[in-house]
Amino acid sequence: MTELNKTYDPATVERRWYEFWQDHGYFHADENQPGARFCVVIPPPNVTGSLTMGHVLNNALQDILIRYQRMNGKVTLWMPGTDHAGIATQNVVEKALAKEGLDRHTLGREQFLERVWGWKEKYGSTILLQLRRLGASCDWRRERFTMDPSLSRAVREVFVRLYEKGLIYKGHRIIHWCVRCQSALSDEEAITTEGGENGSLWHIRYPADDGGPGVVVATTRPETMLGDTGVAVHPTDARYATLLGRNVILPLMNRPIPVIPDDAVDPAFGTGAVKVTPAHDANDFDIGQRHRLEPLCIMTTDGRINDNGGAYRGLDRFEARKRIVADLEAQGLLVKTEPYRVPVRRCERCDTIIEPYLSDQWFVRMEPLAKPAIEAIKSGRLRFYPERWVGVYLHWMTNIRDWCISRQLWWGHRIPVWYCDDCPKLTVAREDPTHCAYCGSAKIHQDDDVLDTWFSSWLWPFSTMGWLDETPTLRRFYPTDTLITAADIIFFWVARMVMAGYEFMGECPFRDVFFTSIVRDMQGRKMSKSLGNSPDPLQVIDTYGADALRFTIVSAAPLGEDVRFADDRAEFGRNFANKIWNAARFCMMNMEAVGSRQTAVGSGDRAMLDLPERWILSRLQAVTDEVRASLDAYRFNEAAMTLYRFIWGEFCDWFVELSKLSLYGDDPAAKQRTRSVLLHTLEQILRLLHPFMPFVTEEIWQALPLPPTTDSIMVAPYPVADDALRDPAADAAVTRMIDIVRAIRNIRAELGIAPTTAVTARIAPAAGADGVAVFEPYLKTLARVTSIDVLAASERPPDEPSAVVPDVGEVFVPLRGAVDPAEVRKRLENEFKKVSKDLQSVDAKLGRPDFVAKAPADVVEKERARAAALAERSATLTRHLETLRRGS
RNA sequence: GGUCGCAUAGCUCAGAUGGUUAGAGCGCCUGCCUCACAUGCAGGAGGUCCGUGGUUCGAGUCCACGUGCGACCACCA
Repeated sequence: MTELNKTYDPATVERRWYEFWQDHGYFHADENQPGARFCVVIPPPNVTGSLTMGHVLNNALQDILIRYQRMNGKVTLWMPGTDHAGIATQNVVEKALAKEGLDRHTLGREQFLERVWGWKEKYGSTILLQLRRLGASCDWRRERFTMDPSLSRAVREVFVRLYEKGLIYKGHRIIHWCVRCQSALSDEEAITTEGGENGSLWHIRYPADDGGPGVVVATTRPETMLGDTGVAVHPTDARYATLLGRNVILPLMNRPIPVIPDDAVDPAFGTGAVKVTPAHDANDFDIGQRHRLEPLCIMTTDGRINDNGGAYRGLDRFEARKRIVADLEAQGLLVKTEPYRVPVRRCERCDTIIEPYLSDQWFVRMEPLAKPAIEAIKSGRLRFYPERWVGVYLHWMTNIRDWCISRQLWWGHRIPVWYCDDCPKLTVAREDPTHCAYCGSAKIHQDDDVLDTWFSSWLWPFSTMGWLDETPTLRRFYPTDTLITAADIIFFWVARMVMAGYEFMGECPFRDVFFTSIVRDMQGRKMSKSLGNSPDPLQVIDTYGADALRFTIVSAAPLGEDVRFADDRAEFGRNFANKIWNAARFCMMNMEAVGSRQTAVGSGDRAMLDLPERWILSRLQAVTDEVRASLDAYRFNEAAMTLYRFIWGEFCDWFVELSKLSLYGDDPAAKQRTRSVLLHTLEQILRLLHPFMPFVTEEIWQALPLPPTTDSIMVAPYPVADDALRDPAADAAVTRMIDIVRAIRNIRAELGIAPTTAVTARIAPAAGADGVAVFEPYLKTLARVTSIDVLAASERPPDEPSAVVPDVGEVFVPLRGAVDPAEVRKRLENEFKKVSKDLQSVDAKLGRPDFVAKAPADVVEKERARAAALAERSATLTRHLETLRRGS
């Protein structure tokens, strides 16, 4: 094998193995290969995206699952691709155009789309290239894009089918309108600010038409009064009974509008009278419908007052608000202004305040689609991890509202509807028509709008597999097994995929959904560009390595909880990779003549093995079970930490040290057995760890002096526990031995005896704790003792420093013969004096009220800690000095 | 307003179905460049498991209430 460097250098290793894997076709899933299969589809990142820590966690988990199942021998498909991300991408390209002094309208639709495609070709695969750096073992030969011809065909088919089924319709109603994006949005894209935003509640008098006082209405959006066509009060509200059926005068516009009774009004809120603006509020629209009040639109699509707004025409909506309030005040009609938390919705993409706007849009009737999706989760066909998302999902599903799918954008799937100039009928078609399907007129034109991005994403699990053709891929890999995604797209994507899966494939698109943690900064804030708290994963990979980043984030992300991350946390994973690297170096250095894989460890050899070897093999079986169980239950962090503790805390800290006894000894047979166990355990560890840290495990595995059974660790079988190698007796024995070693080391440290100074030890066994004699060779090495004597049960040397070890007895470390007890005693006495003096002065300091009151809190805390440490040391010294004094 | 989650060492977090002495990493203190590793080794300090009450032989773990954070949903103008 080649010489390994002292520290692991990920940069030189990672690219090499990634290319190796790809060149060997290991990422490719062959649908013709028989056997069990496993499939995951990637949540397609936006083409505009670049890798964030959220992607890192999400895709590391998918890769772990994929690599685990691939090693389990399954035909494994991880389907990659990107989403065209309608609004997001259009925004990016429009911004680029703006820099050239252009906008999409001057370019025109066709040229603009050419520009977007050009942009997509150039930058659209950035994020997928970045995923490769992370080690993602996606089947890149199958890369898909939501606007690929075959996926577009699926979108078109779905639209037509739903239209023919009566589940897609054009509706005239209030929708969420973004005045900046100039488009309708779905309910999910309209984000409510938590707890509302600062605003006011204006109380405005609408005088009666006979000059009477009329009513006072309360509103948070006074500018909409320009479009008021009524005032509503509760039918039983005695205060307004005399006004019902009469008119009041709309101020500023001087229009008479009726006072009408409606149950939707809460008499207890505000004044109990509500201005009704059917064109600019969803509730008011409903009230208007019930009372035949005409909606009066007073705003343009870019948020300015239109011709219906009289004197306010042309003003921006918020400017109009100010002017209207001022004018009302001037006319003495503004009764009251009170500060108020106003519920506001903002555009998910650009944060602009959304305007409820009356318009014609395309909708999907969702209720029929929701039925099987509700049944799926109730019956257990579909499972969520963690389970608590079931409630959120069901609440949304059972209260589902129709989905507004039309967007007034250019980038996306054009709505396949044609209008006829000669008849009122619509032509909805799978292929672009040349004539009206009803009257045959050639004067037809296509709907200008495109579909919501999610209208293609919801088909992702089968559109990527070639649907609507019944492809071999689809037959082999649909439905998929697990979906790993962030919970913030549970409605946007997960819920709708379930509905689409049942509607078009007749089957749930996946069995399990795992919701990942949200990655936050160390203060618990969401990562965002504006806060600058979002580490660049590529930078982290460059500094610490992809394995380090993956392992760090995965081990820190518990099921169902958020995870906090800052780039230097990746030191955790880097140090671990380096630890394994060096354990491997140690193995290599001692493997000059090792046997083949066949002579590695089998259960038949067990009786021949020494205690440490039986122990580590036994522990390896337990760990194998634990890791598998954790992975099968999607407890990724638990699996990672189990491996971390085993590899570092048991294999490296104890087994490697114990193995030196034999490796540096002169029994060739024992040496050979130890080598064999060492190599076997390391090899199994690498396999267990490979899904988490693919690069470093491959690099080491390839260097092992074993004839490989496969060309890569990534296609080697994932370990299965061998019951014959379990050894509870060895487990218990080594645990006791470790306790003895620790006790002796502790005594040495407390007495200040250097680790290089040889001492002797004596053990007084507790009742039932016999057999400590077999530990002798190991204790000699690990605790640096020259001899271990077992004392008679009743013997307790009073003058020898000792420690009680549970399940073992009392361990004594006699000084005579090793060091001069008088010298130790003198040293401890001197230290005791110094400690006492220090303790006194610290105590004095802490006793001064002005210090405690005036010094910074952390300084006081530090002094307190120092006092505690000194007191502790003082007690230890006292104890040992008492023992030593008995000896002289 | 409704639903849900969280609260454990200075910090970030583990602790399935309740069961001996509550763990890890980072940080801190002491001593070490010991022939795999200073990205390391050895030893150590540090916790009224948010509060109150309850169930139980036994509660960090289950129940109720409270407090403090956080998330999601909802047409209160």
